[in-house]
Order: sequence, then structure tokens, then C-alpha cells
Amino acid sequence: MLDMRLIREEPERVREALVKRHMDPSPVDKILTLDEQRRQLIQGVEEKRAERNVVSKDIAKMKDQVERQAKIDEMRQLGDNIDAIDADLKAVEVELNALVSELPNIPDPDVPVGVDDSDNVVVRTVGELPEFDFEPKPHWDLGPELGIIDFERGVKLAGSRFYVLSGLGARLQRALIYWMVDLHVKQGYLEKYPPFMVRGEILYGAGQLPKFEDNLYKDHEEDLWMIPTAEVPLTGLHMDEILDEAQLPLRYTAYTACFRREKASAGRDVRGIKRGFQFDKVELYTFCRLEDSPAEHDRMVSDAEETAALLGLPYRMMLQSTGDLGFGSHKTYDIEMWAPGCKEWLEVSSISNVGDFQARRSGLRYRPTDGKNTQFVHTLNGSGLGLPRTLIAVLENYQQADGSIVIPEVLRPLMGGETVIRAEG
RNA sequence: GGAGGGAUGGCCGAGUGGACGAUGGCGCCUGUCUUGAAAACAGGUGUGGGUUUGCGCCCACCGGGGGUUCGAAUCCCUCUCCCUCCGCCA
Repeated sequence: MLDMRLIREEPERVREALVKRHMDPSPVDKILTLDEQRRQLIQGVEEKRAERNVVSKDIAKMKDQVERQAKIDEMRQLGDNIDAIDADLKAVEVELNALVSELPNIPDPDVPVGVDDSDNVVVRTVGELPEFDFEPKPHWDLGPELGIIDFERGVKLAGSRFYVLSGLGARLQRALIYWMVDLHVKQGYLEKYPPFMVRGEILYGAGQLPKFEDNLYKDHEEDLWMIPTAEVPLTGLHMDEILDEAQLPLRYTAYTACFRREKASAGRDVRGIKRGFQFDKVELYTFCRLEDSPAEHDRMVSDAEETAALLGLPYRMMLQSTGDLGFGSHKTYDIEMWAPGCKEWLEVSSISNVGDFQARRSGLRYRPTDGKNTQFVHTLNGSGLGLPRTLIAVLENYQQADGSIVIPEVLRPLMGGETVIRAEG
């Protein structure tokens, strides 16, 4: 949610942001008109309310019944008048709110202007791409051959885009989750285990509703929705709270499953485990003061990078262009790992500085130590790595000529000392 | 699933139609006193919105929404959440 004051005072900045994102800037004018209307209606209705408050107090003291009744009649009329203006005001506010809540965040000046993800900029590449003296296989061949990914039974259970991990495959994923959460705790994040389902207002606060309703699973009898990422419950944790400045920054990490209907990418990436309706992820999340968010962003990027580096997987750091930048994001880095079997760069992590965009929608504020007005916090979120894609990177980068997989060293203690995944495993 | 009881400011807790944005206590801040601290005493201490150069003024908010009324924390309806008991089930 953008600050109405910003839209009012610097509409050009907002229009420019929309243009950079290839969106229609015309709602800005409509918003300005509605905002003006809103304030006029408020002035009118509050003036009348003030009058009613004064007269009502007088009525309580009146002895003369005739005069008293006359005032009561007068106030009844005034009340009807107030109700009428109130109805207009409400209609204007609903329309205004709908338009403002669909405005995306303003991109940071550093964000390259582009059409889509092909305009994302490579910031750095870390690690050497592995060389193979054989033709590396994609994970959708390796997994079934080793008996660690069962696509057929996943489809039997739940349909397309589902799979079953088996044996050391399941254990490898569990080890990755355990190891990642532990690493983030060491990096200074507090571990959380939130609900995987939340109420609609929490999704609104995180910016997922109303715009992305199609992408979410929902309980149709209750206002309960499956989370598409741990970012959603973590954002909602402090909804409507006023934190003390001294508490900040708050850094959290959480493992959750994530559920996405993938309506927007129907038919894409249907092969393998890259894009499922359900996947696991370890998330990083920070609430901080506005002036600290760029530094916190850098910190989260390097914490996520450490995860990739310790696994011994080559990756590249991308800065998203305005064509790829998420709705609520101010600036986003992606970590992409190379998958030699699929022969593509996999987005394993997306680390965003959201600024006060979610804080405004969720009511996340703090009171400065100097006692001045409350401020909105800045929020940042990032995957400490998405599991399926990290799993793909491990399987495809660590594969051997005989089809076996060497287990990354850091995970071996969590896998009972196993060093290699072989067929029949 | 059945029966009943609750939800008030940072916390505790009064308030059942008009002077209540809300008594009181605790906590916190400031001042007086003190070498310092404590104690005591005095004052202050919510959020959002509108308006104003500013001081300020006004409006709304007593779990959420709606209603009755000239006027609602207080009465009515409804939803959510919490507690107690019974039943059922992991």
C-alpha cells in the first residue's frame, strides 16, 4: 500500500513507477479525484456531527418540554443528513481503497528498467560451473532411476505437479531443511513455526489479496487460506502492533510448506519438481527501521548466499528489472543456481526489500525512542532457499557418471553419515 | 457437537442511556525534595483521521460489523476470539 500523502503530493513519482512496470498510470488521476472528494465529505459530516454532539448535551439539561422536543426533531433530521453523507463517504472510500490497494510499490532507483526477467542484471557469479566427462542427466531422470523421486505415485495421489520423495531423497530434503534452519539461527534469526493456513486479512496485509486470489488455495466454508509462502504468516505476526524502536530489528526464520495454484503459469515447467502446487521453503524475514532496510537487505542477501556457498553449489546473483519485480517489492535480488541436467538457471531464492508497503497494509509500526510519532517499519523477506529447486541443484551438480549422487559434505552428519545416493538406496 | 461465562487504555480493573476517551491502581515520563537513590508529593502518559503557518480546534475508536436513540462503553442483532463444564475424536 502506498502512502496516500505520497500519491497526493508526488503523483508524478507514482505514475512514473507504473510506467516503469508497464502498467496503466491512469488510476492515479481517479485516485486524486476520489481523495479530494473524500476529504470534502469528511469535513461536511464532521461539522454536522460536532453540532449534534453539542445540541445533544444541551437536550439533556433542557426543562422546557416544547423546546426540548423541537430540538430533538431538529437533531433527528440532522442525523438523517449525517447518515446520507456517511453513505456517500463510505462509497468513495471503498472505491478509493480498491484503487490504491492495487497500486504496486515504487521501484528503487537502482532497479533496472526492463520488460521481463530477461532484463534482470547479473550482479555477480560465484563458484565454478561443474564440468562433466559424460552427459549430465536432468533430475527427472536421475530421481526415478535412483528410486528417490516417484512422479507416478504423486500423480496418483494428487494429480499433475505432485510427486513423492522416497528413501534418501526424502531424507536429503529433510536434512536440507534442518541444516538451513540451523544455519539461519546461527546467523541471528529467531526460528518460528507458524500456521500454514491464515485468515484473509493476513493475506491482504502481505499484499497477496485481493490481487492474487486466483493463485491461492482456500477453504470455501471458512475464511482460511493455505499460505503461498512463509512470508505471509511472518508478516502477519506483528499485525496491528506498535513495537518499540529498541526491539528492532526483528529477524525471523521459518520452515513451512507453501501452496500455490500456479494459474498464471499453467502448462509451464510441468516436468520435474521445479514448480509444484506444494513445496517446502525456509524463509528469512526482517522487520527494521526505515533507515536500516538497505543494510538489512544486504545482510539477508549474504546470509542466503552463505547457504548456497556452503552447499558447494555455483550460483549467480541477479538484480530484478522492473519487468520482473514483484507487486509489493521495492528492490529484489534473485539467487539462481545452475542445473546442468535441465541446463537452466533455477531461481532458488528471491530476496526483497518491501519498504513500508506491507507495513502499511498490516499496521506494523514502531515508536521511536525519542517519543515522536509512530513510524511504519520496513519489512524484508527472502527465501533461505526453496527446497525443490535446491534439491534439483544438488542432484544435478553432484551426479556421477554411474548415476549416483554424492551428498554435500555439510549434510552428511544429518544423513546418518551416508556419502552417496545409489540406485536401490 | 451441547450448556454457560467473558472481551474496556502498556497491564490490572470500575463503569447498565446524557458532564465517560472513559474513576481508581500498577507501570512509564517530568518536576519538587535529596550528596545520590528510594520514599513522598505535584503534573503528564492511547491510536487514527480532518483542519491550521503555528498554538490549537474538531471527528472517530471501550473485540469486529450492523441496529435502536436527539444522544450508546452502557440497550438489541450478528460475527470472531477466549474461558468453564458435558459429549466425541486424534
